[in-house]
Amino acid sequence: MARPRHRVGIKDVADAAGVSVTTVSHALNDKGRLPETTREHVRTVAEALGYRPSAQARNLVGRRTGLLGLAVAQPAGLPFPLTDLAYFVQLTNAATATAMRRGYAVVMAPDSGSPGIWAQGEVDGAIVIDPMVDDPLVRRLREQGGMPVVTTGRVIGDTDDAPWVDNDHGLATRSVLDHLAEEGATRIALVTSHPDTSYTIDTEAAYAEWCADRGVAPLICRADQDLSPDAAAKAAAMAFDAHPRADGVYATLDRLALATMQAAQARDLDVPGSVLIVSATDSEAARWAHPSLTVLDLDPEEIGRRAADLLVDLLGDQAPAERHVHVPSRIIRRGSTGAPGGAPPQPAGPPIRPASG
Amino acid sequence: MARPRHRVGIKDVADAAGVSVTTVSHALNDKGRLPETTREHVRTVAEALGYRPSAQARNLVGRRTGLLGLAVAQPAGLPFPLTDLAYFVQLTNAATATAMRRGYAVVMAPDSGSPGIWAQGEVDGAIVIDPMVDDPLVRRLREQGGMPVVTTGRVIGDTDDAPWVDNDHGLATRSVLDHLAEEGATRIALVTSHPDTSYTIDTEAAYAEWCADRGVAPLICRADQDLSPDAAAKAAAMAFDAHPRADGVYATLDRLALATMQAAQARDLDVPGSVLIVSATDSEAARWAHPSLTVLDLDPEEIGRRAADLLVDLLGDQAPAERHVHVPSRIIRRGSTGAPGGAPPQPAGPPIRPASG
DNA sequence: AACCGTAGACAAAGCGTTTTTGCAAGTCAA
DNA sequence: TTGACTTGCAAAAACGCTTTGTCTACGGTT
Repeated sequence: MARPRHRVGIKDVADAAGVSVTTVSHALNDKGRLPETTREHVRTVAEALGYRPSAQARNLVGRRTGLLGLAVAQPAGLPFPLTDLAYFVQLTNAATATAMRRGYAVVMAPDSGSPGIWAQGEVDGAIVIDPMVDDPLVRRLREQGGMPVVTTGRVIGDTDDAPWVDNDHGLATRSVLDHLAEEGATRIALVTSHPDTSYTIDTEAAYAEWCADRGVAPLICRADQDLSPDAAAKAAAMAFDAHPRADGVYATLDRLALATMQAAQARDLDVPGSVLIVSATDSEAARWAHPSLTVLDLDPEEIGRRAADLLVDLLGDQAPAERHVHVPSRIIRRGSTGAPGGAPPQPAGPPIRPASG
Repeated sequence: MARPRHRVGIKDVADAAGVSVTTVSHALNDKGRLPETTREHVRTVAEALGYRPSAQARNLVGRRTGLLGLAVAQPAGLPFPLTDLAYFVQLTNAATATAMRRGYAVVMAPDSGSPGIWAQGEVDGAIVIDPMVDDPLVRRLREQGGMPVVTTGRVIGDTDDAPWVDNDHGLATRSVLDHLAEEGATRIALVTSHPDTSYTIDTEAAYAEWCADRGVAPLICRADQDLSPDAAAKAAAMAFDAHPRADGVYATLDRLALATMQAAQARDLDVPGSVLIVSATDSEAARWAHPSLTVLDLDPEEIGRRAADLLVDLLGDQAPAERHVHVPSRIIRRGSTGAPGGAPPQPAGPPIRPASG
């Protein structure tokens, strides 16, 4: 067992197994024509030696890099767009773990404008989180970089076959609105940001439809682009200053929900007594709010896993089963819609499972 | 300019420049014996062709992977330890950009326990964020992985020459306490978590010393390990239920500061009227709190940059100038210590610059 | 008996770099 | 002049794998 200092390579395995390197390579990769006995023997020896193929060499010959880029679409000029970074980290970690299991490493790649790691051939593919309408980064990667790009959230304006992983925000929205109605809200407002991502667009559409179905007037309050506290406060104010004051609010971002809560409390409206509030995104701030915010759990880990799987499938030989993946979300009931306790240990609602995939 | 489909390689450059690949390699890497004219010529041609060396091939011969691992030390079993993920993302993005500029890619690598990407030779080095006392991950990486590891925050119990990047939390603590005192606080409590990272330890020590210097009794309130809202609330309560009630609180985590604020308000103590509060970490929740929290800006971007630089230096031939880097922090004054406005556009205090490094 | 097809294995040719070695031609001191 | 260095460059050998082509048996067909 006194292996020399250098990493055990394919040659060491070949020697130990009494075969050629070719045979080792074939055995380990299920290629070539070998009897099962030989394959098994090689596998055993390789295992015993703790052999790990060099990704460098493997990729060099395969003309790949083994790297997947991961970027957050940055609405130009805005501060950080993600509502809560737990979402981001969970998604990222899950994607990383999944990719690793399938032989790829994930590199974080801020879109610096300059080529950097996004240049031709630096990464094999990319995952872009929360792309905007006609997202320029996605377009650039696909056209100039010539690489497959999986988005989490759809790119509005893209062709139908563009691969994506997404929650079913239409379904989720209806489910949230039903929840609010069940808890007694009769005039439900939507507080949202500028509709420049698929999920805000889906949500607005589903909200409008839900209202139409019930013959009630929709009340959509949009915050300005910058999503500053001021802008959020202004949007929230609309809901309470409207002619028939809202007694339920669905906010598409935790910041907006928090602003709504502040606006309500500034008007001496009790939450959840007089106004129910739900946020479409969870966050630390949402949990610490007073009362804590009922939110949608978007299951970022599953999104990350599926996105990585989809991308790796796309890079492989055989096409993936489905280019579009819907990840179920669920409601987490907290104080802002009357759940007991300040910040209870997250009693989750039933999963909101889309009909298709 | 009608380059064929395949990436332009070193050979293409050599042909175009009328020299050998050796010369191209030497010219581009400042090696070998070449007159400046030749170097310049080769550089020009390479530039014109848009030549980018294959990291694969380069690393293959150099026995490197060109990858740096980045992990967050996870106190076993706890949920996500980072207070606000903006901190994490800023640090990560800065480290990634810096590493990229110096020829490395950064891969996020959750510590899954299994070897995974942390195995021998998968990454060239690692950055570990917020290591604990005697951090096992750091130890494992150094001993088994045999790779250089730079930590952000020190590993208590490590040898003196272990490389790290850190804020000077002693200095920062004194500065915060001075600020609280200036604003009128006379009995300042420290609300902190279990001292298992260098920054909590440094902060406690500096706090104790500051109190001793002034002949006042220290009041340290430690939350239980799990940092649940309950545990945080209990720790915060100590400050206000103590015999001489605190009129100033320095909390080492935004969660603790928020809990402290809730505890104060539950006791009808006005913030900042009767109690001043400062948090050692900034976060979205801190900005949205009511009043907004005065915090320490730890400059995570600079930390990320310096950590990446230090690690790459360590991997290079020449030793880095300094193995220990102190990054200046500064106080961001907000409502909880009497700054005007609910959530003003972050008027920053003067930088707290350590004497050394 | 000559022929063919095929299963099982291997040698060798890359993949795109860096690095080592070698070899002319030029420069300088003796 | 002549050897001893130096200078400017190139040929070739790695790096650790995958892939292609080839070679040997061997059983079954004509």
